[in-house]
Amino acid sequence: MNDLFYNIPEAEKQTLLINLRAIQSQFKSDVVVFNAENNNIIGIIDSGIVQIIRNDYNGDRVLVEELSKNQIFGARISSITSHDYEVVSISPCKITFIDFNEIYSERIKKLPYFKQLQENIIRIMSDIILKRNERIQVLSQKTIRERLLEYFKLTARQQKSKKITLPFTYTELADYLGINRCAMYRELSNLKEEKQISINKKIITLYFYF
Amino acid sequence: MNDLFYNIPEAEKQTLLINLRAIQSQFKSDVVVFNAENNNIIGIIDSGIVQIIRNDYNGDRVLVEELSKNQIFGARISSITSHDYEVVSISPCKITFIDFNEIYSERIKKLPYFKQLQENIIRIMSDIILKRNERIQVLSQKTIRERLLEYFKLTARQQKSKKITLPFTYTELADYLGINRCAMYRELSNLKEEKQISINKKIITLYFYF
DNA sequence: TATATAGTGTTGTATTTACAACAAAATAAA
DNA sequence: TTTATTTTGTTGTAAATACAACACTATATA
Repeated sequence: MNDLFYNIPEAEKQTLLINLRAIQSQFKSDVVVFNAENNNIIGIIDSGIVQIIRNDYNGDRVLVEELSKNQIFGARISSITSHDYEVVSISPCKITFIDFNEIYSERIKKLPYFKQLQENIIRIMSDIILKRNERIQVLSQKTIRERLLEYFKLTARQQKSKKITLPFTYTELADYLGINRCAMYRELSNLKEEKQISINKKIITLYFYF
Repeated sequence: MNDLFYNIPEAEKQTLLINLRAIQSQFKSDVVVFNAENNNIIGIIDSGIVQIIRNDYNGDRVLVEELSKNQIFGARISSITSHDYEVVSISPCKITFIDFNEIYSERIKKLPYFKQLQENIIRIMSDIILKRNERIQVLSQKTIRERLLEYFKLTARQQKSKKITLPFTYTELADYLGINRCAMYRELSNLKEEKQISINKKIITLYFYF
């Protein structure tokens, strides 16, 4: 459903790719597949797994996202904002690169399945915006407690239950919330003690009202 | 250019709106125009000014964004993630509401200017994603100094100069960076003292390398 | 023009948080 | 199964930050 070529027959997909001037490249494991020099290039993963890595100014390499088949990267559509980012293969990969501006070209507009392609792009982008807004809402909270509660509320709404299942390890959760893992644990313990939440492995039950 | 109906003649715009089951409503000043109960509704401002307000759990009302003519709000496309948000008119307004799912309906796909509408939506969304990614990158930094430097770097890249002009007041900047204004000032003073930057009203000159 | 309102700039201090260091548990790899 | 690696959980402490309180300046409004 959130595939760029959803509802497009294989032959038409090829026609679209040619007219988008798409280039498919093959990579072995552990190589830099893409570095964000052109804001307009997007990459679609045809096979394999890549990681989006941010090289922090102090030399740390931070894992931003892990992407696999049919997922997309590039400033215009997913992560990667600046030159500090790179995309690294962690398995052999096939990746299709497209200059996003080609989507606005007159040539491509005449193709029969162009409307479907546009619809697919809108669906993908729409979901990304929703996710980015949620992340910003969480990161806008000042204290660790507020970030945790905000995240719990969002997740409860999504999972339609006050008993939420974390889609992360706790280490990853701290990363997602942009806070120190140990400090997060301390705050989780406080919340437990205050009986606002209870924790059973990756299942957290919320007792506060919202 | 980033208008939803860019490049669409007025008559065709009306046809599109009818087929999108759009509803235009009129509001006086200082009323709640929209509260985020349906994630799929978007609003387009035809005239007037609205503010997106977040009601914090502790009773604070935080200004998230101010929008005017042709700008769009709604979870699927812009701000507003949860029930804590509301859109308030700060002048008399006309607003067109559309259920975003109508964009995927078969009826609408047959209209001649539908492709152009889709292209416009993609442009708008693409810009929003870019902005959201930048914001997340800034908010992911742990210290005030890191957030400031990250923001300066991004802005310098956009303005293609190491002499950047803030598009904010300093109070708004602190808000955007999600930090306390006074703490931000202290850090700005430190950076000045270390001769990493110099400040002249809203013009900041960067002396560090990146 | 006078007056109100919003923004700027600084500082002391209590609170919050990152960081380091560690042990135990769970998971993955050999 | 054994061994290595990652994740979990806790805690002391130094460092960073929010908050409050204040004076002063610029901007908007009547």
